[in-house]
Amino acid sequence: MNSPIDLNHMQLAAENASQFLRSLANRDRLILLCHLSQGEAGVSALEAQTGIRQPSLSQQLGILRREGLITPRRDGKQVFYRLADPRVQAMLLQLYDMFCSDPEILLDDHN
Amino acid sequence: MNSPIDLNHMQLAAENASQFLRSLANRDRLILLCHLSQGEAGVSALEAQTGIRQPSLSQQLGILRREGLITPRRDGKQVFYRLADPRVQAMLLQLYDMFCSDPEILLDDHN
DNA sequence: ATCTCATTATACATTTAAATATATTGTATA
DNA sequence: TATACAATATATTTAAATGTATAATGAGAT
Repeated sequence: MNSPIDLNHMQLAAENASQFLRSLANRDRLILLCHLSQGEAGVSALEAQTGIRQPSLSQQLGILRREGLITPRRDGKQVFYRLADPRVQAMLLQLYDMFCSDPEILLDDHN
Repeated sequence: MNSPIDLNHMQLAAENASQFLRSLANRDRLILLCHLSQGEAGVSALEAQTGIRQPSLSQQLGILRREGLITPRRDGKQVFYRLADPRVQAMLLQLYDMFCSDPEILLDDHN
């Protein structure tokens, strides 16, 4: 191990992983993904449930869509989204354990 | 559910989680954390192993330290770091499964 | 104590990317 | 065409990354 090949391999994996993490590393996108983890949802429903305003909502959905994390389905005027990458589910479960299950940890502000 | 309290609760959790993810969402920081997941390591060893140059390395270590993800130990001129947040281990394991185990997924570039 | 070197951290300037708000455009239905 | 719904464009602000220079800290020598 620690050959140049391994280093390159690791750097490539780290690059992919960090890009994936960046897609999730935003409050609004995380909230949207949480809602979608409950099943398919329409844009206007997401707008109502999250309070995120339409243009902003659509931008975040666009980011998630371009990253391949969600996928749209059109039905007339409406567009419905659902999760498209199983890694998202796994990550959301992990994050739920870490940040949502124990209320004390919500106050954990180390600044 | 879906009361204002739940929304606030979710927003707070999402804010905390997204901050945590942002700390990880960087190639170099991820590589450093991977090395540290194998055990304590000195700064100069990390520099040699990763190829990250000193000022940059120290800045990334500083970010991880201020976020509470790693903690330093001084021994003479040298400084050794180790993981300080169990959530990092859990996340690294997950990311390893997702991005390092199956070589095919490394080529998964959806652009 | 001061000088010097090795090691690590911080400051600063610059570039690049992400977030946010407002306005506009596209697409489908009536 | 008019209206509802969603996406994109644009401008602005804010944050992150990157590179270069400088400073702090500790150990050994003089």
